[in-house]
Amino acid sequence: MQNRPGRPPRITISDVSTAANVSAATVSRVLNGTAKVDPVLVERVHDAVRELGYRPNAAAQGLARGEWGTIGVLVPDLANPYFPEVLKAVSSVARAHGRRMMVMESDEDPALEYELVEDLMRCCDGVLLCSPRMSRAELAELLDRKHPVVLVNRIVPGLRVPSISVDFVGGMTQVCGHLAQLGHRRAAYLGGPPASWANGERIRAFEAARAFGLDVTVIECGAATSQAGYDAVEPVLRSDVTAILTYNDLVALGAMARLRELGVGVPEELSVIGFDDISLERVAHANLTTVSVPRDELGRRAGEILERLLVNTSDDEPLSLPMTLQVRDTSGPPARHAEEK
Amino acid sequence: MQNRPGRPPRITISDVSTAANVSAATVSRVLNGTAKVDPVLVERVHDAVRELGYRPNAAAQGLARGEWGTIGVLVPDLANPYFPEVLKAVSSVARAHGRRMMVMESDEDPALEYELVEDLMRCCDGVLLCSPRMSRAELAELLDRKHPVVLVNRIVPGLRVPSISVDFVGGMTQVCGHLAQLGHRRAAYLGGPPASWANGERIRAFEAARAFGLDVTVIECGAATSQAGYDAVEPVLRSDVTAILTYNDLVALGAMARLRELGVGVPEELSVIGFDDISLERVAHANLTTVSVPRDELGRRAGEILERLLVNTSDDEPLSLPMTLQVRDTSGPPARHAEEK
DNA sequence: AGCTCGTCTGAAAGCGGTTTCAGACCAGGG
DNA sequence: CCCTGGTCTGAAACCGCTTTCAGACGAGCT
Repeated sequence: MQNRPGRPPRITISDVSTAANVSAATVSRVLNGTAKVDPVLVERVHDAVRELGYRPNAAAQGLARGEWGTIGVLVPDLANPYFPEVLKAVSSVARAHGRRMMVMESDEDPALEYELVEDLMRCCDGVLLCSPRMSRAELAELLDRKHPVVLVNRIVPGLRVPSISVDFVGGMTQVCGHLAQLGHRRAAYLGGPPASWANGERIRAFEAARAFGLDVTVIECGAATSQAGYDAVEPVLRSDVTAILTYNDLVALGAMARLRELGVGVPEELSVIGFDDISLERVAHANLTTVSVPRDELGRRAGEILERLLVNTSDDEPLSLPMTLQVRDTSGPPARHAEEK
Repeated sequence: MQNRPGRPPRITISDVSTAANVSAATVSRVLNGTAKVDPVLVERVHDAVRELGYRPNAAAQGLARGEWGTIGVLVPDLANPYFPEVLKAVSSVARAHGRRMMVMESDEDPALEYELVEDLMRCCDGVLLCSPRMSRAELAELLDRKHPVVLVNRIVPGLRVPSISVDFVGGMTQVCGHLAQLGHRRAAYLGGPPASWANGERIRAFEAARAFGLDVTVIECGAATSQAGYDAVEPVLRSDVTAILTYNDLVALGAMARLRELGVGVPEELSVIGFDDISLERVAHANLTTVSVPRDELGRRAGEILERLLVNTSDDEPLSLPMTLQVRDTSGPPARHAEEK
């Protein structure tokens, strides 16, 4: 940490203590308010700090305190609007507790996640894993390190970990119910990342959907992007489905774009239903029927759970947030010709 | 850093050195490859590391090395899709250079920015300021600390700082040219955050636009959100403009949503033009005419400039990236009745 | 054989803070 | 007046790692 040329000269606590003519211990006490100090000295310290422009070195503090004052967040994809909104809430909670936020992105690569988390654990007091794609075994291994971790949007049966997620099954069940009620009998589901737990949860809902007479065919389209939706939609048209469900709004929007190009009317000929309710769309032309996730609450609660974990080692029960069906313009009764079949 | 109950027992380098029966110095040398070590010892060290599950403490490394291995990024608003895309690129570049990324968000509050940056400087090797809203004076003060900083999307005349930005003036000039060519004579501009440099740049383009016969009225609508666009659009209709320019695509989409509600045809009755080209929209129903920003390149280049700044103290020249006009479905010739006036 | 030189290793000194610990000082009580 | 007890301060240990420095050792040369 030597003074490199062109770098700011490092002002240390001992510079301050010299200038204020007190010990470093006293400076520390004044700055942290950890003990009572003679007002005269307090004044001198503050003056010196101001004059020298002293800022405590975060690494040194972290080392001495045994706390980094930082939490880490892993997300699969920053380009997916879902995550920045969660990050926003997390960041705000973290800041309220005087912590910084480190962000890492795996770019949907499960293989990368492990080392990223490992790295986060080396420099953060606690880690938030958002929708981790990694295998159960890897996850178990990481959680076993006893480093504070909160799992977001992934539930691992058998592992007792503080976690919070969204009731995807419930959300998708509402979607299915909505379609069934409109009279749909056959639908296709454009899936998301195969490694995604959230994807599996959505699919689970389809079993129950049979009960109310809706048969959903799962179509893997690989990614959670609009491009994937765009590409996947055409083959679906050749089947006899009357509605398309999707992994998320992005996929749905991609599908809609392609349908428009193909001249397929939505919802007259085909209903399209999104998932997540990305706020952008509410106000855009694509007035998508979808189910909404309380992303802000999700991030906020996740941050709070982690914080609680960091101060006392209280073990929160896994939480699940409900989703809300938003019926808008892209869902309607099945097309005539389909009904006639 | 004592072993708190329920926390992972801290494995330190000296645990490893004991287990491997070598000195801590040797362990460090093996792990960092900073010096040649007897293969036998190397083997013993690796075994011990694996067995104990040792991970070097990042704070201690940072302190000893005088480098945190971290870069900081400040953004005004994570919910604005613009920034996560930049972050994505930055994060990737950072990682390629073995650094982590700390993210802070000011939530569009200029007053908060100063302390956030100060905090970033205490724990990051370098800082990326994305579209900082703070005053020139504050900015100058921070830059004066000689801490490596790269300015993104803000140019401060007179301050010599490595910076990269987008040629907003050029982009908006293209927009104006496009409209003028279509025959428009009067337009309204729905502005963004007043403190935003980028907003000022866009407005600068309107002076030149007079030259080709387009008169643009600036309307402050406060924020860069779709809601702001939604709210601002109605009064505009009472004026005689034939086109609406916007601070960004979000504002444009908000305006479009309101126009649709009001039954105003786009582009038949009114042209609407966005800014930024948020990729989501390309594929959504709102096929917005806009100008695109190379966000990925912006983030990547910014990260690289910072990295260069961190290794040698080379002073890059301020860079400016060009924008590209994307003519799509929301711009057209002015409405008949407007022409007749 | 004796010396020099080069290579590899370990001890120890930082890095910049926090916290313990013991001493100085002052007030109050016996 | 001396002793006790409580407060406030500074010296020093410590956090976990890197890096310098000096010493040990073996090889090569005279």
